Amino acid sequence: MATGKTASFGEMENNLAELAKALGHPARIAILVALSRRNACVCGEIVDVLPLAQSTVSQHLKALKEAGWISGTVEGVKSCYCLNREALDRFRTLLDTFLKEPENTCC
Amino acid sequence: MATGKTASFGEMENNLAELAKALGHPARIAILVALSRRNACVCGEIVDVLPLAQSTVSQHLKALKEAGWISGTVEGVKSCYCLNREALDRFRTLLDTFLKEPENTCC
DNA sequence: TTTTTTTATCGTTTTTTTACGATTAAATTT
DNA sequence: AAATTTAATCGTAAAAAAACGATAAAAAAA
Repeated sequence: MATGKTASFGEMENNLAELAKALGHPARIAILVALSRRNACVCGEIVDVLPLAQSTVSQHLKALKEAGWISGTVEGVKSCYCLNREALDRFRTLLDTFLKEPENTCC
Repeated sequence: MATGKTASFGEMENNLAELAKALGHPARIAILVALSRRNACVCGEIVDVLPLAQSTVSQHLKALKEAGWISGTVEGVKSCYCLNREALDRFRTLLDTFLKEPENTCC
């Protein structure tokens, strides 16, 4: 997934970047927002909401899942996804920890 | 930068995705962390810290600048960058606003 | 003025991402 | 059992990102 130079950076940089990268597409944001709104698992309905082909949405779901943003369970023929709250927390914590300002700016 | 389908998504989805995308590379995270640590502008020193060619770092800086994460000022021959605190705030706000949990999960 | 330093930009190659249709596989319906 | 529905995966094409060296442009030092 990363460029082979991943090893050149720290654990934290890679973790944070990976989480952010998964967030870096409007379709994936839309999916997360949809999942966070309805407090139940949305499944193929996501496909109906997005202006993308089923296979493409499936791909985006996979990306989000691999990054840990969502988790999916199979329920019969259907597939149910939901938001991983811990991911959001972890992300926020990482952001706060590493970009915490020493309350000053220069330019 | 976006795929031409950008128009298919909402303002918010695009904004959030753009900010996140710029964060989606370990080198760019490393740059932001460096800028946030020393409470002064770091310039070409960033190049020394990263395991990348000067031109590549320059590219990453440009990406961060375009996304609004940093701003740069020219000072003589040197170029001085610093973190844009508002970007972090804006990002956090967007995240919180749109991924706010209705305190329940299903799977 | 010439040389050096510093950083941005150009041109190019390689890798990754995005997107889609087609196919597959599994569970329901009929 | 056959047909249908749901979602993942495959193959592929097109677009974007990442990386680098070379070059350019501007300021500073010699």
